[in-house]
Amino acid sequence: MPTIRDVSKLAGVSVATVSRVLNRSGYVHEETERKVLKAIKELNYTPNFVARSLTNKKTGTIGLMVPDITNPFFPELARAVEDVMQQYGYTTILGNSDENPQKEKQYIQLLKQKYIDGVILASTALTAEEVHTFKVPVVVLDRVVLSDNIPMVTSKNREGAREATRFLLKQGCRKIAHLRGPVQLRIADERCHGYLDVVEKLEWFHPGLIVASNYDMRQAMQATLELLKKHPDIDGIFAGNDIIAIGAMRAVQLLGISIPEEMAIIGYDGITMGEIVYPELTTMAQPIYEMGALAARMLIKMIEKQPLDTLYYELDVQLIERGTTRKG
Amino acid sequence: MPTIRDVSKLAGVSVATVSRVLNRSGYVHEETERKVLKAIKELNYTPNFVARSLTNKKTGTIGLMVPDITNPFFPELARAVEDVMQQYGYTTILGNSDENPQKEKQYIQLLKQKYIDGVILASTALTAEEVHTFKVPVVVLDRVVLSDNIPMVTSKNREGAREATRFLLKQGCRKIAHLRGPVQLRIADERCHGYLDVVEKLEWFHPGLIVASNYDMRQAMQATLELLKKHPDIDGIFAGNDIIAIGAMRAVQLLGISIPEEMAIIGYDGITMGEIVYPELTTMAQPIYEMGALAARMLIKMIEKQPLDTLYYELDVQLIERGTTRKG
DNA sequence: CTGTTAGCGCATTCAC
DNA sequence: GTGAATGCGCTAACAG
Repeated sequence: MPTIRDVSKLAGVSVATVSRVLNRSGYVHEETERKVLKAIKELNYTPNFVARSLTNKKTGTIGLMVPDITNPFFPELARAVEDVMQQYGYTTILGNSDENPQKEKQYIQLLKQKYIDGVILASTALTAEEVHTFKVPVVVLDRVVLSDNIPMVTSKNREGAREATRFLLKQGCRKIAHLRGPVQLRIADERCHGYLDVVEKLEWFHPGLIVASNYDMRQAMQATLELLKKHPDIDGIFAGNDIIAIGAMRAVQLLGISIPEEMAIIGYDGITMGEIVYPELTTMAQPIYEMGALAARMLIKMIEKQPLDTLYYELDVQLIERGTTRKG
Repeated sequence: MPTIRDVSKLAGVSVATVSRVLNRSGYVHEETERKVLKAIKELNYTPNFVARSLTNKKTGTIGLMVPDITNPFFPELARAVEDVMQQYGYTTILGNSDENPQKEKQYIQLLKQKYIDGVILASTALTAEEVHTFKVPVVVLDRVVLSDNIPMVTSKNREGAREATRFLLKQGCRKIAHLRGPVQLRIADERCHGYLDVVEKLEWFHPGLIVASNYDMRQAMQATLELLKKHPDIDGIFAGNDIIAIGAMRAVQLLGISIPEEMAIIGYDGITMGEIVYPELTTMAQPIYEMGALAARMLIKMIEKQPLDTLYYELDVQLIERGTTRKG
């Protein structure tokens, strides 16, 4: 691999000049520039980013932490982040945290040693203090602890949950359960609150209609089975996300209950899998790609010290009516 | 961030000594080591990988190129690669190529400038020469051009395809179509050959029973619709992968044909989505995670100049009988 | 406009 | 055993 020095020799100029044309910094005579460019092409020179990073303190690399890329919500998110990053000349390192704060912190420590320029956290619940100790630009995505001064993009979880629940009501459901996500997750809480906002004061409501499950199909299926055993008269389920909803569908079908005639189900997220199941899943769709892209753009702005319009984006969700609910 | 120099001062030794204890290279008095370690802890020092990389010419970072992380086959692969890499202290950069050789080459060029240690290509069809010009350790995964001297891991595509087709035959299918993957893809060719091996000489066979589709559900659905219009007597479909199989299922169900009674369908890959559809998809499963993990381990060996047992791994596939085929 | 020089943080000879 | 000095490849003053 040729170095800047090789180029400077071949072009008969100093390394500084070569550096100048490389970075378009400072003036350089047109003729000189041509010589340099020629030498560069001749040697097939390409600058060494590592050396550059050592002075710059910037690597053009960011980290993306997800709980598990295998969870269908995250590939689309990752895709969005990577697309934007690539577009701006950044490169993105992928990390799976398994919702393990310890693992996550270690990972970020490692990334810092590598002079990462910033991190997008789409993962577990680190506290605001912990995030601040990173001393690296961070954008927090979706499922993370709230804090006033950490940039974040999320969607209108509570509002969306209300809308989803109301929709079930409008469909004629007379007893709606909520299969919520893991207890310590903020977004799961918010969605649960949204559900409560709508049903809390209805006569049939009672706390036993709320059951927590991990974002795991099998587990959701189990939870649903137990729930329906206790409350056979449930005729509507608002699931904390699409995976849970699909698990619930499975359980319901297993029991020979017909969807949507005897049981309406609505999910949350809008992942592709919802279009794969039969009937297709009605869901409150988050703009997953946009959320990822937005987070990426925010991070880039922070890295490049541009001002942020807002620290906190809360995107709209959208009801997608499909087969698991009756026609309105 | 403290530097090695800060540590050396605090410990009252030279940077060389600190470097020695850091890398366990060369002798250093026990007492001295203690002092250094103490200083390191006191300052909370952690070595700067960028600086280290500049001398080492190693970054502890590898690239993983996939066509599209959004395609359900790749998250599991990516997960495997990342798991192993993390385990060995490497960090992995994710890139989506969109099957675009141009984009892929540019990406790899970029990664080289960043002193990437190696690359896992789970992507498009670069030629062996192109891969060689990278001058970086490369392991090629699954869907790539064959070459004698490029390490590769794949599965027994042809054999698996044969087995799948035979299975359909054994089920009593009397006219089996093959919805193959894109024409330029080697794995699609291999699977197609496997199919041909079994049916070519049967009286009912005829080339019109082979139709190509992208690995895209909608497109596969369209293709299936057209295919069945021309050949309504098809009663078995061997799909080039699970996505195609699911698309085919959709088409078949749309036509009111019952699965598996009137039409048996078998996919290939063993992605999770196959368990989500109804009926659940019978498929020839590849050991996706193992393939990724194996590729990762191979790459690490190459990077660390350890000898490779074999350049070419061809893993076994496994028939998973589920609902889209009749009970044997 | 262009060249010289001094780091960036660390590993590595080569002396002592 | 340990330290001083050199270089990895590049950028950024600072002089001309």
